[in-house]
Amino acid sequence: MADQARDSGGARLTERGRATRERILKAAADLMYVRGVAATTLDDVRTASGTSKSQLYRHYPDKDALMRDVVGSRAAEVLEWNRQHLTRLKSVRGLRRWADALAERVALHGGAYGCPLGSLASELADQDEELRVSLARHFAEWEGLLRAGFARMRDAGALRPDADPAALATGLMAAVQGGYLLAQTAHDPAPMRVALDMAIDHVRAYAAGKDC
Amino acid sequence: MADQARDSGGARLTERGRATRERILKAAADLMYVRGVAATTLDDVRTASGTSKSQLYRHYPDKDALMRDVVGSRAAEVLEWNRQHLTRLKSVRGLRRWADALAERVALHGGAYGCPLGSLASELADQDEELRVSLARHFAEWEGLLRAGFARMRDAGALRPDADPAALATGLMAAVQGGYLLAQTAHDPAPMRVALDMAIDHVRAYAAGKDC
DNA sequence: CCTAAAGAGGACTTTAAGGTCCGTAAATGG
DNA sequence: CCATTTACGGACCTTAAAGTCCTCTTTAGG
Repeated sequence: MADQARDSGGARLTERGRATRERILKAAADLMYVRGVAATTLDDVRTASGTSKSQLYRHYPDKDALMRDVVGSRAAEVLEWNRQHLTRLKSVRGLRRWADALAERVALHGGAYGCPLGSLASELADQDEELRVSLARHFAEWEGLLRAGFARMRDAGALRPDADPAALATGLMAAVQGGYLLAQTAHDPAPMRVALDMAIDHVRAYAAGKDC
Repeated sequence: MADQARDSGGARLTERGRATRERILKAAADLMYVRGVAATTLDDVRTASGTSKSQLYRHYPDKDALMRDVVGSRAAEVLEWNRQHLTRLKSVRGLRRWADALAERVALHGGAYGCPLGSLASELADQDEELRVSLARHFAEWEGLLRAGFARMRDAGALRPDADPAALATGLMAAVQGGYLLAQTAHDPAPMRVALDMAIDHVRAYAAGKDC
């Protein structure tokens, strides 16, 4: 009896309703990613999702709520992707594989659009304090995946004992975000490649063996 | 006779008019920096600059034109600042001084707001192709200052012959932009420091002597 | 099958932001 | 000192986007 999906407001939700809500969220997330949050109107979302005004307001009290859900779902996606690639990280080679996969994703659309999370952060961080904190937490979690990986590498002897997993993780995060922004502005994925190579080289400087 | 300042539209401009125009541009640039371009209304600009609607439209045909002028003036400021610090760059120590100055600027407001140029780039790059190209050019010029510095260092023997000035410059740019974004999101200048240290370490890896 | 609740469409209202215009004040220059 | 241009304030208009509401349709569950 309690297996019925429910709205945020507590109203029951049928399968059909859940699907509509998902279409709205997906369309909003896509639009806000490629054109920015402010430049995305609810009418755009309505059209792209093939729904109507009443449905938007049935599922979300206002645009802010939709926006928050977009941030949450994007963060979940990004973290999930990174988790897949990083939970078993234990060598510089593994790091390279992760970087290659990331660079490939960026190259898919010629560098455009920036980071799914970073572009939201840049637009919203100084706009809405609650969202800023939320985004900061998501970034921290992402960075935590890298830090944990580096810690494992160090403990396993792949990195020297004096390697600082936290600093390496922060540096790599900065390289990723910077690479995204340069690629987005230049409409060229090359800077991402260069930035990642720099950060990985920096990690490699702390490698114990000659793990190429 | 031709020493009279002139409007973009060709109309003459008195000293008073020029001052008003400057107040408008300054107010718009500040507001667009801290709250974003889309979130800045012309009414905000009007209030902050202590002018009126008619003055805004006397000096700029529309909001887009004002926005473009903001981008241009911000870029000029950023490039001027970097030029000051980088034209004579010839050692890793000099690079450190530049990085220290940059980190200090970021720390002044606790990391908030991001890069004066980067935050505009992130918001506008996928919005207006002309502006994207303009911003890409400005970034390239900034990067060029670094590249030229590295080339000088290499030619002077401070960097090894196999050092790639272009790649080092791109890497450093990414670290700067990534550092800005992380600092902005976390409201903490520390990530910028870490990112700059990483990039400088990467440069130092190509140092010929033991230039600490 | 019947009914109550969920889902859907879309017209309508409100609001806020961009943009126009006009009357007045100040400066310029002859 | 007068005429012309520039500077200014702010009322007004227009538009586009957010948000409301009413009616009809579909679906779940007895």
